[in-house]
Amino acid sequence: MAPRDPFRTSEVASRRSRPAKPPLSRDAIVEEAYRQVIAPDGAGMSLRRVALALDTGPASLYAYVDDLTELQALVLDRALDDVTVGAPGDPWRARLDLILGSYLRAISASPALARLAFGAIAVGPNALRITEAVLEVLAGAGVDRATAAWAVDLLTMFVSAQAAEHAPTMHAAEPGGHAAEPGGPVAQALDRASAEAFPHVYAARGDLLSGSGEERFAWAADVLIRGILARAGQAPG
Amino acid sequence: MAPRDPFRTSEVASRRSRPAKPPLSRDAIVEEAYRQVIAPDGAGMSLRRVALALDTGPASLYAYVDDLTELQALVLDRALDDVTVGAPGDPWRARLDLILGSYLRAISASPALARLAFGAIAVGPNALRITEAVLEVLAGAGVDRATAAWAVDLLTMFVSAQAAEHAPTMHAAEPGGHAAEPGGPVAQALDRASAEAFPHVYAARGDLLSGSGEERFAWAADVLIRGILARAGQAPG
DNA sequence: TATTCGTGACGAACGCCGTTCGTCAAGGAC
DNA sequence: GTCCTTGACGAACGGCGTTCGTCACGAATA
Repeated sequence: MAPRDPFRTSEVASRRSRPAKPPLSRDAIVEEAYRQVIAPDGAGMSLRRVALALDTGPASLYAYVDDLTELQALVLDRALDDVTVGAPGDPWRARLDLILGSYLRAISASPALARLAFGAIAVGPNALRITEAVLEVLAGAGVDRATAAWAVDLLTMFVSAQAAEHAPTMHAAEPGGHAAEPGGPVAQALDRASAEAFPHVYAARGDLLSGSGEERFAWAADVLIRGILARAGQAPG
Repeated sequence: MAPRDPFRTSEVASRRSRPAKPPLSRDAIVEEAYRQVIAPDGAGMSLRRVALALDTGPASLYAYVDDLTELQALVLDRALDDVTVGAPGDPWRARLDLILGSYLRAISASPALARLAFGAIAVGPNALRITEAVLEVLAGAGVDRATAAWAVDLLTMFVSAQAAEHAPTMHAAEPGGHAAEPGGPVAQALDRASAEAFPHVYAARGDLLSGSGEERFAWAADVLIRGILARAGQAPG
């Protein structure tokens, strides 16, 4: 910053052009970081830009947050505010679909958030709330406790992986959107599979790319749930 | 670099202390990057360090590789060299376990590789080889083609997610190893769940952390396969 | 043979990033 | 009124991916 002219007394009276900047606080930091991570420009969040938006320097954040990792965990739990867990009376399968669907929607709000959700481990209060609900649902479906416990892990991993998988790793918002679209790199790779060398791939090349994201998510969730029910009763491990 | 003394003629005769540095090439770049990504120091790979190891500057790599992303894709396929796909005569379930297991082992060679494998989309020749084998196995198990096509995606996503999930996002190799161990942040979070507010979590707190990585992987793979078989015959979507 | 030209190599720089250190001023304690 | 704690923060460090402009070298041309 350029040295301030000591004679410009007006600058001394009010050092900030912005009115009444809120004092730094953990909540303000998390809120701004969350704002950035879901911003449609796809830039994601960064400590420096959070500090800049809060009208301070990067070093100041370290009074409220240990680490980038901790901030990410806080932001993730903030994002999980939007997850709906239904009510105990709901039919179990519909309730599970509701939970998983709203979970997917919450962390798919932006590619940056999806990547963050996969990388961070969800241990905040919202994660607890969701885990409780899923355990309750599975118990209602007749799944034994040990199987249900492992199933929660599998289901949440599945949802965050699904969200992160299709999130481009770059800042480049490609015209086509996903990478699995016709003309994309996957389609190109499939074209390289000759009928002689890779007969099964060749035969299935249409199916490998078919379906929308929602269809495939619903299909995969159904596969998981059927598998879990099939294992219910047999203690895992 | 400091300006070279024009009188030290010996330096002119041989500019490099290292003998016969191999000429830059795509293969040499990929090989060095792979070496870095599986290095036990956990530093992962970077364009700059690859260039440094090859005794050149970062800019020189761009003659052989478009992008960091492209290099990552090449490294990933290089890593998949080690995946075993078995033979058509093998019993289908054992063969599938073999493929998934060796896939998991290949990309779990280091946390950095695991993260890379999840982020990059596998479209190289090895990915094709693996896809072909899995499709073959599922066909042998009586799964229809459309279901099998979607199942391949689900299975590979599951394996790379499993590998990446437990790979710390940091360069910090924590003493305890995984984050889900007793005393880790997950265990701490579970301790915060009171029996009144979160009865199911409280009751299942032991099961949520039980089992080794291998046990849970085997269990989850079994869940997936059962689910896929349950959907076989019903066209997906 | 002498000259031109295309091209691969690469030093230097740009603009990001997370993190640390040392300073400094404001406010409470005495 | 003075001391001391502590939050704020400017500056810097080392690392990252990527780009640009230059330059030397070998092949093609005259």
